[in-house]
Amino acid sequence: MSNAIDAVLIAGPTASGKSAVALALAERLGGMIVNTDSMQVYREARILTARPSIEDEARAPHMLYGHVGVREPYSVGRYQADAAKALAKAKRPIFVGGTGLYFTALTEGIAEIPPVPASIREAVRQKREAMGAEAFHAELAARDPASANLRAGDTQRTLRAMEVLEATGEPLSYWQTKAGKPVLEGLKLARFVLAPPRPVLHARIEGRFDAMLKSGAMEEAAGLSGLDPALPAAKILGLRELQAVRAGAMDLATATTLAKTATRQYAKRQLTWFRHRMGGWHWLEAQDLSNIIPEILSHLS
RNA sequence: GGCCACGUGGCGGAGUGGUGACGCAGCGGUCUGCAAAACCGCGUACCCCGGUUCAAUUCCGGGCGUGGCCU
Repeated sequence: MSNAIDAVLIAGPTASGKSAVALALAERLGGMIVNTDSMQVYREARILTARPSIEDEARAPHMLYGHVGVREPYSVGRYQADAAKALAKAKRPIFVGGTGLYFTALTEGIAEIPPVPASIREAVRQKREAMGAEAFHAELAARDPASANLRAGDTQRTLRAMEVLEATGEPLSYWQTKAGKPVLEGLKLARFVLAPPRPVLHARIEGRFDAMLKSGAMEEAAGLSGLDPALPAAKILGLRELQAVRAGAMDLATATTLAKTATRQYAKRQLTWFRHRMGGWHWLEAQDLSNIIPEILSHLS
């Protein structure tokens, strides 16, 4: 790697081929690959999350892949801490993944907010259920005016705002003004977004899910049965559909269609984030993966 | 060949003589601790040709198409 660049970041929608690019780059530069994906951290879900294979992991050092159990509630906060630790060990880090928020933690930092006790989280959740979304939102807005612009129906954010308020006595907006330190602060970065044309991406998504099925995705899903639906890992695309097939509630063809559709919709959301948050990154068409490496290298010198 | 029914946006599916149900897909967008999540927004579609009417997707006739029944 050029002595001018401290770290390479490669973002891209799911199935854009970024893992392969990162691997080729790591081999070429002798770098370490650091995961920046919220789902590839889960140990028991390698196939469904399209995590690098054991063979691929042997070709270059990989960090933060499969280091968390599916029953653990992982989050950006933990990622930020894990990434900082990984950075300390990685000589030539190449951060790769598709989770926009995690990249934000790396490049912009997220506020350091005191942890919310599980008991409060649960109490707040029950409170919202008991009083209804509208009343809950009204109370939240009264106690934390900055939360008024949240939609009452936005379960996640209204819950989070109330939790923080109850746990810390200060509104979320207060904490958010105290900007956190970016994990990669002060480093020279080379940042890339892999963005294949939509039709190409859709075709890859389809092909990849079919390949997952052939590699044992169904068995993997079976092994994850009984996972609490509230856990982040329960949101792994395709998991619910395959488990429904296994339970006899859905046929495989339907499940496959639904899983592919959900994946396309996810890719679309990722691209929206990238377009608006990573406009200044180097955008690579990534239609033909073979010429991406030279393109990336040209930006590292 | 005869009889009957139907023909609405990419798909499914309501409905009406004059302000385009709705669902899905698709597209656009929001975004600081569940983010592969959560949430928001976006559609001049009524098979063709005549006729009736101030007005036809809606009524009438014909054509074409699809499905079913009959011989």
